[in-house]
Amino acid sequence: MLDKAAAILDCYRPDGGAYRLTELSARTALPKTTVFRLCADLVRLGLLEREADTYRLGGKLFELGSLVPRRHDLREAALPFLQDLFEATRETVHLGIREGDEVVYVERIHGHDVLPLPSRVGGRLPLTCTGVGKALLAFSDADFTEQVLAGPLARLTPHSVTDAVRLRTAIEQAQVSGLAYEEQEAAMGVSCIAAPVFDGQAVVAALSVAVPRARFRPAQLAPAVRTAALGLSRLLRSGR
Amino acid sequence: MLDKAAAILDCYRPDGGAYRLTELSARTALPKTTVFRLCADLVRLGLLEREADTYRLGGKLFELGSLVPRRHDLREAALPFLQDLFEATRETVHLGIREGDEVVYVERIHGHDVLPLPSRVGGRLPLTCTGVGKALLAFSDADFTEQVLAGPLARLTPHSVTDAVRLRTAIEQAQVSGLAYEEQEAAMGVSCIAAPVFDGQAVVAALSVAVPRARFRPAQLAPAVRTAALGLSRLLRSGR
DNA sequence: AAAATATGTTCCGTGTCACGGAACAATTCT
DNA sequence: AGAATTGTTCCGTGACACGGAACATATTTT
Repeated sequence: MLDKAAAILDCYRPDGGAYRLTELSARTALPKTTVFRLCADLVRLGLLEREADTYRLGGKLFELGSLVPRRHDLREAALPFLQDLFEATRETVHLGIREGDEVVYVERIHGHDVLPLPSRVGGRLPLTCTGVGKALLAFSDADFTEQVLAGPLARLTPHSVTDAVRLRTAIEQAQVSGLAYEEQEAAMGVSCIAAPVFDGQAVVAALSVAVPRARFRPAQLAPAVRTAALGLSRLLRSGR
Repeated sequence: MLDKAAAILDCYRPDGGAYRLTELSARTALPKTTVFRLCADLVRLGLLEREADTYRLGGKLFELGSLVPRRHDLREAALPFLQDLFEATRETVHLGIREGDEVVYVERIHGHDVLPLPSRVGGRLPLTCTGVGKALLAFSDADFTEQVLAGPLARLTPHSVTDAVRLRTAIEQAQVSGLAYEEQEAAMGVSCIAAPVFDGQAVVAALSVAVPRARFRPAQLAPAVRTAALGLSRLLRSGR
């Protein structure tokens, strides 16, 4: 029964849609009656909200979601550095962590011009075709990195690197320079530079700046990204 | 059974703690066996995470939480204006909406110096002793406002206004000026100035700047707050 | 060292309550 | 008017959630 309830919640996608009863029934492959009863319960618990025959995700989920430990602590610690980075570059700034073989974006801040990126706070993307992902990958366990390189490589755009050899080279460069690059691999027309964040032991996150390809100046962005990542790493290592 | 699962999730508080099985059993007043089974299910669904006999909130909740419609849309639209406001003031900036008779904070950005505020993203506070809350209250239905004024007024600090007459005066001033003030009513030593955000129909949110009392200069903050709120209101009214 | 207390975990018989088909009500399409 | 689709109520059946009792393991007390 929990499974069924979770299946209902899992129907919802980033487009922020509100589904009708029949729609949920179809998507979950559950009988209409069952969905009806479960939705009523979920609404009662605040996990769903109802408005005239449509169900949306409920405010309680937002509240619970903002309590999730690793995410919340990290965001709180990182925010000032992300602000610095944004102020220095005035471009879209990301903070992400690794979860399985994907990136989960914990924060994303931007100004008035919004890039058409697939990244979203709370969203997941392949490690291999995002700046943040590559930075995480380059500084993870060697075993894990090899495992990812061995598997099939995802593709978000025609420029996504799906050749393991080329990707390995890129990762080695990142390991040497401490910076990971990504050019139109996640979204056409957007390039990205990223740096890993450490807590003293291992890499715990990475942050990046995404820039329209036309005005991508790595030489100017690199110091800012590096500075932010080092600053955050130092904070995580010492204080708290 | 959903109720019991929800009760488990509801145990978790902002302090980001991880609870043990026995602790959860005590907090929920459910038999240990039941909690054990439910937690196993919740872990399987990603709603909880387990690490050596302790359970934390799971990453899935973060992902679901960031999909909740009103919150997510509003945050996305507001972020650039919050950035502007932060850059102009370099103080802690809030964005909140009304939910029942409380504020829910949707976003909070700050620099390296963190104020000891009770506000948290995803957290709830009384409408009556926060800047954002007062701004929301001042521009809500008159009926609702009266209803809140009639009820008992919450108190977060010794300075929280618990006298309905004084609060009504403050609200009327906010209605005239379009700005709401709060001085040490949410946290000692912190003052706050807030402005409502409209979507063309009604008030949908409010944003505020919180400042250590020592350097609180309303005359300089007011234009920045007002500008940000108006800019966001204009965007919500027209575009999307 | 033994006993006591605490932890998480497995087992399993009982009974509840989730289940979903069928029928109903209220719209909306044709 | 009829057909189709919506959300909703009803209710008999049976699966499975329930939780007490017993167990395993670690930690503390005597």
